[in-house]
Amino acid sequence: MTEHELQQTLRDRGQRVTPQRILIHRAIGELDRHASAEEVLARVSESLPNAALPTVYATLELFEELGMVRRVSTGVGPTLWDPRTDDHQHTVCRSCGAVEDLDVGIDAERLLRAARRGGFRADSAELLVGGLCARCAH
Amino acid sequence: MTEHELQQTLRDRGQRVTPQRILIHRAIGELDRHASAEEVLARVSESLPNAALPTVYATLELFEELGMVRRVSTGVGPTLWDPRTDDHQHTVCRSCGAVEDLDVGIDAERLLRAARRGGFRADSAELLVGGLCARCAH
DNA sequence: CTTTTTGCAAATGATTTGCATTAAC
DNA sequence: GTTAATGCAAATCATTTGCAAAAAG
Repeated sequence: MTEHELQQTLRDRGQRVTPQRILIHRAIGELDRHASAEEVLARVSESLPNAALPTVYATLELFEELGMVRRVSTGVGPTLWDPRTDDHQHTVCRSCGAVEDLDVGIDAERLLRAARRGGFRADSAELLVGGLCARCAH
Repeated sequence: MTEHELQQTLRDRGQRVTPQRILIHRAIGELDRHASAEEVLARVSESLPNAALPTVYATLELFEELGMVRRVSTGVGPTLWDPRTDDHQHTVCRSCGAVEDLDVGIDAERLLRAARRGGFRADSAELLVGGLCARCAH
């Protein structure tokens, strides 16, 4: 999503276009990797020194809702936010917490359909492959 | 794994058979559902009032290593521990955090193989379908 | 008797909440 | 002007750590 599309989307939703939102959007694009809220804040702080963590958290959640980022909760270390929203999965190192992309398709539609059978309103499927990264495995 | 097998396994590994470990094993079997460390402690406390949370955490991790439980980190609420270790997946309600079993096979071997290509020592694959449970969706 | 395991208290890390102030619209 | 969004401080929640005491082998 471009900066302009973001502005349009926010206006369409009756939400405000703030410098924080624009800069967080830009920071995510520039970091271009799985980043924690803290890391996003650090980047944003370069241009907006008073930016606050709660704002970053709220904004990342908003962006997730807009389909602009994917949340990756691994259980080891903080939640990471992924700027890639296309179909791909992740590996997670149990030791150092490193998250890497795994370009393997899963039939998400089939899984969502199965989940919906029980009345569950499914909207996403996240697959994590756990183990030890090359470095931590020695 | 039976209680007797657990005792044998611990001895084989040179680890000690303690009442805490036996009772936590029993509690997991009795609860027979996705339970948090706190919930396991509550159950264990019925028979061992002084049991402590750090012991429960350490023991659940040990049991995970022994393949007796599966860790389910959802990012909403505490980590849950699943006594079912056969091939199945989970749904997670983004609103209330409820975790339910999803009996859909995924070709885990294929995923692990793909993950290993990059030198990653993969050993598990966890799939979470996110959305809203029937209750939270209205 | 040696070493692991436990319980307790305190620390840590991540995230969320309350609320007065600021700034979009 | 109104209302949403922000920043700050403090609270909360889950988990981990340090360490002395207890207990398994």
